[in-house]
Amino acid sequence: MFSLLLDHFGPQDWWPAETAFEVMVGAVLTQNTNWKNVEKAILNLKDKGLLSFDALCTLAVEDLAQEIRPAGYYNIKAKRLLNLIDFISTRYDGDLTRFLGEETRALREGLLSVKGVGPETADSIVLYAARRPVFVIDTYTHRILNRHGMAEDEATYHDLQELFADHLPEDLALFNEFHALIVQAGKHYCRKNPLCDECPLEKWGPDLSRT
DNA sequence: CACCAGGCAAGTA
DNA sequence: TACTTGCATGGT
Repeated sequence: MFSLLLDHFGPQDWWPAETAFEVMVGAVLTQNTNWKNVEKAILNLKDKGLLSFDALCTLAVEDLAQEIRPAGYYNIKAKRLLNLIDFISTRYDGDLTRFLGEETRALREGLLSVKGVGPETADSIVLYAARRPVFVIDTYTHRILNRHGMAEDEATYHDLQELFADHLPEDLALFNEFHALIVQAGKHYCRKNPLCDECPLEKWGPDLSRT
């Protein structure tokens, strides 16, 4: 599946951000939201010089909310971003580098302890900001695997993550590119209509549901 | 007009 | 434990 997707779409060059901090912010802002809208929010922060740990530290939640409006759910996302900032401030004295340098397990658990950071957001930060080989699962991943008979409707986040961990080498570059390709491919899979001809792996690949 | 987007938490029974 | 609902803008 990886080869088929890579051959068709080419390298995705993820995560689209200049710094690890920007990855963290983007990971929260993109929750259930189109990336295009997140870009507008990120640009607002950049234009006003607010896209840094220290700047967000001293910013009121209402002010942050206004800047990130285009990303949707702006009130709750402003809180979530500040929850993350508070966590790093209190547990790591505001040292983002030290936080991201934590052992992978501790880093992930720490992120998950922050209110507003669930498994996908945590793993996105672990993979794309801290550059550790964990596989990020999202709704597209579930839908595509399910569509090809490789996962049940009821499969949990952990189930799906385990599936990739059990069948792929633990390789940072592979996990990085594969998840990005799944997101790209997933955009062609409609919610209804199983096996429509818009599904990339249906069209270009062998019938993976029989393998 | 309806539907969707790179989720998560809180409420209800 | 198992569903359901709120959060909200912008694109198709």
